Amino acid sequence: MKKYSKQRELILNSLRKRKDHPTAERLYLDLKNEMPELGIATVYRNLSDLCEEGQVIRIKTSSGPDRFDGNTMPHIHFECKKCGDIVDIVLFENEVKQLDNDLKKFAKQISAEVDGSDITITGLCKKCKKKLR
Amino acid sequence: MKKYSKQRELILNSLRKRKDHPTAERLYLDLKNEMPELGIATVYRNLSDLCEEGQVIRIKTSSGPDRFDGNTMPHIHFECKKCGDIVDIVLFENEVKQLDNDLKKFAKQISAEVDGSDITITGLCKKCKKKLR
DNA sequence: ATAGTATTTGATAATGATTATCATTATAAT
DNA sequence: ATTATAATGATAATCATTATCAAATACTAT
Repeated sequence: MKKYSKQRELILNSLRKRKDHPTAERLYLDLKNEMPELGIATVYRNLSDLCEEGQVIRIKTSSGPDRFDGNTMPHIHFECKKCGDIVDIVLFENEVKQLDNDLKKFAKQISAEVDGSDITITGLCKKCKKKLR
Repeated sequence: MKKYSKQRELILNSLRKRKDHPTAERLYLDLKNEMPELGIATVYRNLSDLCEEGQVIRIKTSSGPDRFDGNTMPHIHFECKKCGDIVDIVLFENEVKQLDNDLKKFAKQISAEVDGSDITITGLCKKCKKKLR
């Protein structure tokens, strides 16, 4: 049976508040200020659990450790190839619907049952675009 | 200056021929039959190089090591949550175009310059769907 | 072909991220 | 309050990948 823990609550709340996508270690370092007795294993453990429950999203990056996202609204990600930054792109309901429809249609090809998707756009973010000129 | 090596050629050709998406280790073990002197570092090294050149695609999986894909035609992936299998979903030209358009439109929100995308559909594959009943 | 050089290889050590272990502590049920 | 169960934190262990480096190989200019 699942038990409450203030560590898990802290991790989830903090992730919901922030709009970046920290690594487990980044989150650990930041939270250690609020709760000095926090251990890094606890952070990894709870992040994994929260991901399984669907309360947190694990983002695989092209290089470097996983990032975590407390935003569970339907959205997609942009990853900058230059600076590695990951940004949310929020979709309108009709966009989500259209995208879901398309993906389901594609999945018919292989007779699979779709239950989710993971879309990442790559390129240059606003900042890095400017720096290049 | 880039030099030819029979190891790299073997790796690339083998990846082009197979339609699965092997891990570096799987590929290494398989190729070791054809070329017993092959070293695993050579496989990792060449796979990374080929990915940078755009001749091979690195697929991040939700758990487990990276998979590699020699198919550079525009396509998306399906990952089965049950068995972990990854399958290609090939798109028609018009589907690719529509998808690209949509993604570019989304990216405008954050003023980013798009140069690629990575789409994975998750769910149950044909086989696992059957097993469940 | 030959010598010279630059790159690649294979073996293995090192690293980085994540998970496993386990004694202690906190939460929940009786 | 007692007991049972799950979570924690410290740290060891694991897994995938990258770095190192001497030896082998590919290319270039003679």
